[in-house]
Amino acid sequence: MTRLKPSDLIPIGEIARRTGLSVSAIRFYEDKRLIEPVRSGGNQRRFLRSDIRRLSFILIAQRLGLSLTEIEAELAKLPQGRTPTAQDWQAISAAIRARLDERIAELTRTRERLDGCIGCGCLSLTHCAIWNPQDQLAAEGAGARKILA
Amino acid sequence: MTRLKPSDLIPIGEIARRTGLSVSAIRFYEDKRLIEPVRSGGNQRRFLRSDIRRLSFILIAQRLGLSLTEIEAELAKLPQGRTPTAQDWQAISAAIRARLDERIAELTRTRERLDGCIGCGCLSLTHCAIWNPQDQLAAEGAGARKILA
DNA sequence: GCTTGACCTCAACTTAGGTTGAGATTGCAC
DNA sequence: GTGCAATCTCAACCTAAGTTGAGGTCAAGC
Repeated sequence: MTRLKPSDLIPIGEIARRTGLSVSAIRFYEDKRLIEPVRSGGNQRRFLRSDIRRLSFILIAQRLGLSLTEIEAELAKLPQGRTPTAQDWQAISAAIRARLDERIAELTRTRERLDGCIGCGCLSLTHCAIWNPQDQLAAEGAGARKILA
Repeated sequence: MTRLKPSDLIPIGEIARRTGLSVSAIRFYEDKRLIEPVRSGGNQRRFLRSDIRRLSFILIAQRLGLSLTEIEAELAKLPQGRTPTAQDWQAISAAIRARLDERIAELTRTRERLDGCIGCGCLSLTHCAIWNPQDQLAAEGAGARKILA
């Protein structure tokens, strides 16, 4: 067991400075169980340097379009829920790439339909090519609708 | 002036059936000033057939990725805030196409960066090609972050 | 004239990803 | 041992795009 030197225990403010995240966002991620800092005697959060890497992963994955829930799922796939290494990152990024491909294809199909539609001006839900593609979105419960965007 | 026959005044339930929208969504759109139905003697909403066209426009534009606020802006550009005609639709859809192009380009750039990055596994915010593109999102006020998605 | 279904308003709730503020503690320097 | 910045918790608020429910009214058929 490597013994932790106090100097390896980083307070939240410094983590915020080093990741560019706000303190409140970091606390929010802990709430969502994306990170689990240890606590000082006085109940203050103390982070390891590997937590910076973990937060970086969150930021990058978010940037690629994953929700925090999806990110949690990716992180949970790792044995012992450990912080992703270069190897893990390869597997995860391949999965992410597939999702990205899908989105691009979706948008491209929409653009093609729009091109076929410019000038028709029908605006009829029974005839419009944009409105009528097979891939209708299913409604799912309350709250904001998911839009093709 | 064309005189309105009572049979031209459509109650909200029928509008809902004919557009596929829920009654509550239609009322919500009125709240947001996207449609302005007239009222019956007993204060019930009465719609014109042209409102179906207007609602269709909203649905289609939403599908193309516009927010309700953006849709309101597009509708407001039309003289007298009228319901879009085939001609109007050409102008609007050209504008929408530009936005769509932009989004596709953005996602494609992200994919390229990801391809360059698979295998590097750096996960460092100071070096990562995905994290560091010029087109950083600016934070804008409270609430949900806008994600590149 | 009564019942029933469609309609009305208004307020509260939903998800996602956080921010903001109040009031109380901690921890480090002097 | 004191002062001040950083930290803590918890609750409330924000946007988007609606939904849900309570309590009340309208309109049409019998």
